[in-house]
Amino acid sequence: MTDRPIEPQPCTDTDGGAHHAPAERVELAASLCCARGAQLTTPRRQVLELLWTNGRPMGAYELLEALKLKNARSVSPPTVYRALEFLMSQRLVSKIESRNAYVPCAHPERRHDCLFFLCSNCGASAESEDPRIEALLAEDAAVVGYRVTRRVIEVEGTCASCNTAESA
Amino acid sequence: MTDRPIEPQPCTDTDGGAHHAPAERVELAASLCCARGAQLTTPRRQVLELLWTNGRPMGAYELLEALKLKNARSVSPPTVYRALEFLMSQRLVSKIESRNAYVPCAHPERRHDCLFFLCSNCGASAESEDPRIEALLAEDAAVVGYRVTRRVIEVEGTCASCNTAESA
DNA sequence: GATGTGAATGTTATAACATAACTATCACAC
DNA sequence: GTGTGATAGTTATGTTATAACATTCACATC
Repeated sequence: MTDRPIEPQPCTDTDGGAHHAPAERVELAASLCCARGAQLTTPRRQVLELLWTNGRPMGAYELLEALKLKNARSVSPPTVYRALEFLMSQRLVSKIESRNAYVPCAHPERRHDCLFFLCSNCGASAESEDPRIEALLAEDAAVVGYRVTRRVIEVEGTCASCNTAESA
Repeated sequence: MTDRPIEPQPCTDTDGGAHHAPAERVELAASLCCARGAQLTTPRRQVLELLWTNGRPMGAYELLEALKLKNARSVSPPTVYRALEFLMSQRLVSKIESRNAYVPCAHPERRHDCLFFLCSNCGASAESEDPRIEALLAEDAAVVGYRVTRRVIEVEGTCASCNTAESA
């Protein structure tokens, strides 16, 4: 293995994922759920679709409002939180802890903990991963005797396009 | 969460933070603030002291209750949040995003982003750092064109002593 | 077709976390 | 002693998340 990083791949805010329309993403998710014996029911599907369509992290209550519009009836917080819980359990969605917001996950088929780049200016989030960092974290965890179940890595800053816009 | 007694988990850093009592920590913080032209006022000092004494991440409202007891009068949320904001700005305290909780920082004198190991069983938090990871994150950020302002790295799992206790 | 069963959802209420907006205090410079 | 700025007090409210219980629905079984 070389020292070259894999290209961090923005998945939710640039055309890194443009090949897949939200509808395709949802279809893929449905297949995955089916294969796993889980059901992508209506509220779950709607939440996932909203996340893919929106293109950036959404708060639970933002999703709630969107669901109300979509369904022309009252929707209450537990509906959204249950859907999010399910989607996270299926790795279809990740939570951005530093924002209390949720993003669709670009690689639901693989088990991995993402690394998120978050733009404080435009709010965009870009999903990435870096096996080298995961290896080092595993090493550090071993040193302190931790058995790891989950990793949260969130990098806050300003994204390339905001940086460019600002210097222009 | 168990009701087993828990040893406060000190900083895992090499300098053996365990030798410093809360009072010493607070004194050090006061000196630092003084040198920086900032004031470690009573509420700020009390919050910091509570965090060092408690030994584990504390929520804002937990701090609030503790402050009320300590002062025998009403204390309201903004007091706590202002103190935390100040302490974070002075790098005396860090927020654990995945828990909405706060911990005192073992190395307030150095500018660095910590890496936290969190135990899902006993609630302990251990602060660490790894320049290699920071370097890789910087590299990855450069690849996607990010200008980084803050990093959040939180590793959730079970700590050494809980692992031992469980297998015993 | 009636009925038990379990998963999912609906509904109500509330817990937990955080901040806006305004007032009061206090140290210090003038 | 008065203005100024930083800090803290106070009240109210905004935001995020969950507990607890009722209902619905698909499906298996009788």
